[in-house]
Amino acid sequence: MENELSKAERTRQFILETTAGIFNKKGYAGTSLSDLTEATGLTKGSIYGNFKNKEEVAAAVFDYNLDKVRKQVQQHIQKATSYHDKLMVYAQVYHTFNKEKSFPVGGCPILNTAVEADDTNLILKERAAGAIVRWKRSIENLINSGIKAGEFRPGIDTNEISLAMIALIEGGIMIAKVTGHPSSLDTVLKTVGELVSGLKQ
Amino acid sequence: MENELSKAERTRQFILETTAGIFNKKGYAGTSLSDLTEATGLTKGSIYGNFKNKEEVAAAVFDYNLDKVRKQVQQHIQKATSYHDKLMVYAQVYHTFNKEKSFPVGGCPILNTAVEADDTNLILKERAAGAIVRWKRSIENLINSGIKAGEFRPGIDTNEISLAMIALIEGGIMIAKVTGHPSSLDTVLKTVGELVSGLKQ
DNA sequence: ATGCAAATGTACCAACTGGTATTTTAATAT
DNA sequence: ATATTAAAATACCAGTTGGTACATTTGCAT
Repeated sequence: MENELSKAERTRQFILETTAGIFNKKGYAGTSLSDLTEATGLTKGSIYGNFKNKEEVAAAVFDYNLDKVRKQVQQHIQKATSYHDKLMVYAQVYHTFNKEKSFPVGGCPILNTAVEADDTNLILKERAAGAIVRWKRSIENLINSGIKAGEFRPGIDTNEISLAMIALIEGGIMIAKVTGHPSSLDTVLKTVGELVSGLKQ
Repeated sequence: MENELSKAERTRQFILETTAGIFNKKGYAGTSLSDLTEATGLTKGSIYGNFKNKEEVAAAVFDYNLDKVRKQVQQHIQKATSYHDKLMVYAQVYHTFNKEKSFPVGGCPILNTAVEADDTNLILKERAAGAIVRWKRSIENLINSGIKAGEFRPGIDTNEISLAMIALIEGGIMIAKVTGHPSSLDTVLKTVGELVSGLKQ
């Protein structure tokens, strides 16, 4: 075996890529094994050879989708030079969330998974909760770094700002998707931008 | 027959009351007919005698849950005298959203239905979308009335403010539920309050 | 009290659900 | 080239799904 991916690893990846949009659109309960076999062209035997059960596929798909948006966001943040511009990324990247192919089909996986799983599936719920906690922490770190660098005024309620940013983005995505008005997300992101601007000295 | 509810009407109402929390927690796809028969103690024959199919029960349950929060909010808004205080209701009523029995079990039905149905069920999707559009309009009306009354400064972007308020509330509910931290919603609602305070002359 | 209609229960349906034991096929190290 | 192992397909399972036709019971106006 070379240092390439094993056959199993490639199949596992193929299953995730192929079913990522299905789970994110139809949800865990709404996605059946036959959805997975139809989409992949594989059989149940193959899928259950690579995953313990449907729940494990869903969990791995969540990680896959989350990584997709995380990488996208992180890439833009790294390019930005000031902390202001880094935080402003959150008011910009989601603009194109329905156009870009780099964003998961079906919208934000955190939102979708959190809302479906919060009362029904502990494993998926905790994955979504973890994603939010880490997201919040990374925003707070940016704000705190910006304060130390003298970019932002001191005395900022980082807890409040970070939660507001996340709530606005997720709520905005929900509104835009269900009403079919992408511009509503743009408008909400404007508020996010103003929140970030308000941090300046 | 007196002017009371007919037997069918009472059964219909009983089904809605009894299954409202189930649909709101488990979602449309996650709720089975046997969930409904078990919870109500009725049989499929009885349920299908009052509703065309599972989708119609879910749609009626959505209306039922939505009406529950709408009445609650509207009641507080009517009590408030100034437009500022009326808008401030949105920063207050949801505080108790997980404690009060007057709020639907399972969280905000708009959020739950919007996120599940946006890619899967047109009927439920449009119901959730309609709820958001009407909610937004009622916030805009309050702001415009406040401007005319001289309470708020002119030149307010009512579109932006109303969308931001809704996004904050829904996003805040999602965060609080999935992380298990009700205080996160309180914090987000603080931002809603600041948004409303910023409207003053 | 009784007859009729409305409401509910019973019994059934085919299709599908998630999951597994076993066989067949494909990859790969030698 | 071949033996061995890994991966995928097949065939099956019992339980459940949403839905319906029909029988039974209930409410109710007379």
